[in-house]
Amino acid sequence: MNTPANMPADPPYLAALNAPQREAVTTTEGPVLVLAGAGTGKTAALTARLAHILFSRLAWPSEILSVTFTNKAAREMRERVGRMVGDAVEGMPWLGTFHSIGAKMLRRHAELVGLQSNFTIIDTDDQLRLLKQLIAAEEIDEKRYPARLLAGLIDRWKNAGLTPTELGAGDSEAYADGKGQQLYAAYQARLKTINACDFGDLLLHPLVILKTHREVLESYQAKFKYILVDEYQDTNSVQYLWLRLLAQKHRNIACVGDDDQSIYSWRGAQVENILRFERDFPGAKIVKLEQNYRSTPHILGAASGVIAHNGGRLGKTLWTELDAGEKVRVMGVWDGPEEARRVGELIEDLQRGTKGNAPVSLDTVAILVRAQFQTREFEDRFIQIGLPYRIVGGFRFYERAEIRDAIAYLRLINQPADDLAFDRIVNTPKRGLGDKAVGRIHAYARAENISLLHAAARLLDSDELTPQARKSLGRFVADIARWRDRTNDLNHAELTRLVLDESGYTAMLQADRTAEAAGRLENLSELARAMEEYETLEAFLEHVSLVMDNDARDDAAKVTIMTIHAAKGLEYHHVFLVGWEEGVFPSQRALDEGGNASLEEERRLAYVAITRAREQCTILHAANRRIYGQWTSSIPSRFVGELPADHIEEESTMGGGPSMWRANWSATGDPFAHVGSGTGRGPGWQRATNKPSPLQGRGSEPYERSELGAAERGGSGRNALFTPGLTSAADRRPGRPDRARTGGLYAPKENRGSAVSLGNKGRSDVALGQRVFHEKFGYGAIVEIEGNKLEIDFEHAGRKRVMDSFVKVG
DNA sequence: TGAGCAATATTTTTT
DNA sequence: ATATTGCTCA
Repeated sequence: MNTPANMPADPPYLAALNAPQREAVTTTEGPVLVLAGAGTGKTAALTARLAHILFSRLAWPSEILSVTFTNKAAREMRERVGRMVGDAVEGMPWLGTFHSIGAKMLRRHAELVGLQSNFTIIDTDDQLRLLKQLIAAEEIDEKRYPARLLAGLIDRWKNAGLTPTELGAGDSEAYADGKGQQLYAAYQARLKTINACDFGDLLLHPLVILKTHREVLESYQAKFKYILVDEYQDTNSVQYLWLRLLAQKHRNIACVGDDDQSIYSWRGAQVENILRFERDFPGAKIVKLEQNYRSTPHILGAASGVIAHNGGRLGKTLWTELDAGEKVRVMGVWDGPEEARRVGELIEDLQRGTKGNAPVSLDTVAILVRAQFQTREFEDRFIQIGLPYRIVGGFRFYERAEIRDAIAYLRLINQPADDLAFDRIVNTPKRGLGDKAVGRIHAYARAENISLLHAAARLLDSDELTPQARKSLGRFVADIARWRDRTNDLNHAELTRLVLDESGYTAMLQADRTAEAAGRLENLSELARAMEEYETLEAFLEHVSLVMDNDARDDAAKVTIMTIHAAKGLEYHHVFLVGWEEGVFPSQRALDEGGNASLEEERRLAYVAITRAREQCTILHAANRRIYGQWTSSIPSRFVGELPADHIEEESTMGGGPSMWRANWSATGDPFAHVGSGTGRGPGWQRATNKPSPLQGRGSEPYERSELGAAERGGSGRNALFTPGLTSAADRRPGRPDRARTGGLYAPKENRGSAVSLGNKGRSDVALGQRVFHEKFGYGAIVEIEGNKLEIDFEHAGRKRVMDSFVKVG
């Protein structure tokens, strides 16, 4: 396309690239930083670069290190490179996530940090359990200093690349009067004895090894002729230090990132890493990818307008050749349920195809939320109207109790020192080994400094345990040993089935008459099925601990609901951005703590959110929202006010329209400021938003359709993945009109009783201290009056700011 | 040992 | 408001 006619035929991987992309691909020698704005073909450039290095014979596949953050990104890169270079990709052992590559290195050199190469990778749950034990042993009040807090600290230290001995003076203060460091050290020691490590160790241990073993470092430095890093803005200190060490020899390191899309600082990511690249690698070439191939100019303009409010950016100007398209829609609604209802209607319109627009597949539609809890409202609504949806995130397959139990059996078979696995299953299913028996085993193991399984075996020869416990435990220990022997002649999927049967686990679930049991059995056979795809048990266990994604691929078109974080890197034709209210987005937490840095991160999140849209982006905000079960009146997000007016179109369902507070946001910081004397929104807003929805009463869809939705839910604690109909769909009768749930608030105006008529007389009847009644918040006393906006101290709902038209004199 | 109740956290985001 | 956790009592 852009190729001058006189140039020799390009290799296929270069053909489709624009000039800066080519530069990013062909500048193979020396450090390169590629600043790739959203939708600028970053992955295309990255994969072409890999192909280029391979085709040009600059390195063998095994001599290239390419790291990503997510398994999804790694998988995608592998697939795309595979399409370009064919089987050579099979020989790329060093393409993967930071954690999987770290694990790979660590298995090779485990002994250098006191582990065996078959170490177990524990998850957050195990980590917490372990820490609780240590905290209890120190006689620290866990109420006062939660294990969670310590886990967070340890995580932070590990992300910063600090071992227990390297902690700064202030660091250990943070937990239990300076016991933090001691506990960190104890935790690391404990992990070593059970031959395990946590996620942080997968990065920290390799770094320590490289720092302390010159010959190891040099061998890797020599090996990796080329290094590629995706999402560089998300690297934390360990990752950065690790990369810097490895790149030192050849200095052929190419980092791709976008400072405007840095949204993981809470996880230790240092945007600074991208900002200081030139300093770390003098002579680095900087390439900017600015042509966007994804979004329309209006969408791009809206996103750019918002992100322009951030300071300290490297600065990129995105442009596109696409047609202008639609403006970004901004809609104000009354509350959360209405938001869900409106989005549902709009999606159904898309699906149906209206006004000459072709029907749209639900696969091209996404709803992006700031936090997981926001998905609920949409889920409820979509079940009701039978709109198929899928929620990304939330509970994962491998986090389900029955799956973790099964895996614990396998872990213990694979690695006898795995005390956490032992703890988990020694009495699951019930074997009559209660706290007392297990306590004895613990005490003995601690005294002798041996593993729990080992201790259990030895206790069998003593008379420490009751005869019954001894018998039961003996059987358990013998079972494990027998299963371990069978690893030679059974493949691991068969072994899993055998273990589940012989352990009594299957029988336990079969005897369980509760609704979930069937689904759990189903999950377990799915587990065995999944295992068949792996060569060895070890490979499978690695997969389980590192690759916790289970995109249950299925064909039916569905709306995707997910968090903005989860949407990074994805794109949809139609995107709905919901809950753009102060306190929700930006989140209350970001507002309360973290100051301007947090706020800027939220703004980057807004930027990421908007730039997911290809054709159409709709932003919604509600005036009332229930948070922690409390109704709160909310004001539109400041980010709404930052959207450039030229690129948006406001749906004026509310009197006066949102543009009025938009204009006021920046000037006063108060979107209500303009709401002066009785005009403006008030009743007009009410009237507009109280239009009975055309969808009302539409719940009488065939019931089967609702179940589709329910079955999709990741299970959020309900284990619903394989148990359609057992969840809330079961008790949500189709055909129940919305009104039943909302106390009449959405009824047509004339049915609405006296709330408005009583309070409609210019509000001369309110005064400070006046007792008033609000449909949602109940009774309260007026504390402050500002125009037609009241601050009311409600008896049950606490202090709220509400419009005077929504209260009547109590 | 387990059911039932009360207290508590949860609502960022993930390997 | 809801889910999870921990605790008490049978």
